[in-house]
Amino acid sequence: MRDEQIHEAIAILNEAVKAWVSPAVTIVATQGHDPFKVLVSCILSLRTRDQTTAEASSRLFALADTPQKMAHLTVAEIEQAIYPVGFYRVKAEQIHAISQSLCDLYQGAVPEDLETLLTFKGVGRKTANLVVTLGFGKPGICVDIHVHRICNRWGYVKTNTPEQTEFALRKKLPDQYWIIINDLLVTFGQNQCTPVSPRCSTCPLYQLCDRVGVSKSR
DNA sequence: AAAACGGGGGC
DNA sequence: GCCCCAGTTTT
Repeated sequence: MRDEQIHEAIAILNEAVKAWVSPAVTIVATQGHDPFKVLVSCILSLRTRDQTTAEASSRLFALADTPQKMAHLTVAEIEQAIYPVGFYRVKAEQIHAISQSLCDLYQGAVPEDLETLLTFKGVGRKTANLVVTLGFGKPGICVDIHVHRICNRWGYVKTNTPEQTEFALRKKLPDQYWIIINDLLVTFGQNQCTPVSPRCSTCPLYQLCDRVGVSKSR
């Protein structure tokens, strides 16, 4: 895909996602934009399906929906609430530790800047950028495995890691798409441009896509 | 029964 | 760079 074709690709994607029910970022649809909830839900979502994440978030936030309340729960209580999300033990410890840090060091508020967010254990670039964009409505590029895979399949970027994709997109992608790119591509990635056997024969972006590294498709 | 799965930390 | 973390869904 050539650089100037990104506008056309995004326009096609905007139409295509209307056909799919599940919102890409279930977090916001079910839990709202509160930065603390976005942060916690995003941690819960790692290697875990949307619906499982949403249900676990609801159970946890019923017990504690602020850093103050969360810090007063025990790790065991958090574990019990979030089971069966993947890696529930590590996640429970991370959520507890982050909540305590927020109370002790940041007056119980979630920091708004990327660099501070990245200092927390359990918060990497994907999570931090999601908090910045969804939680605070500020520009950011949240690159998960779908964004990384699809941008490389298109041939729009040529990178080896999601972090490299984030930096490449930050340079190339027009500002107006920064916040929506994750939402669009996650939905597209779940329904059409799947990791294994993508549905190329029915893809609305077939002509724009280089299909880099696609061996099997349907 | 395998493979696949919406990252991140520790080393 | 490599290995670990876990339960669920898809093939």
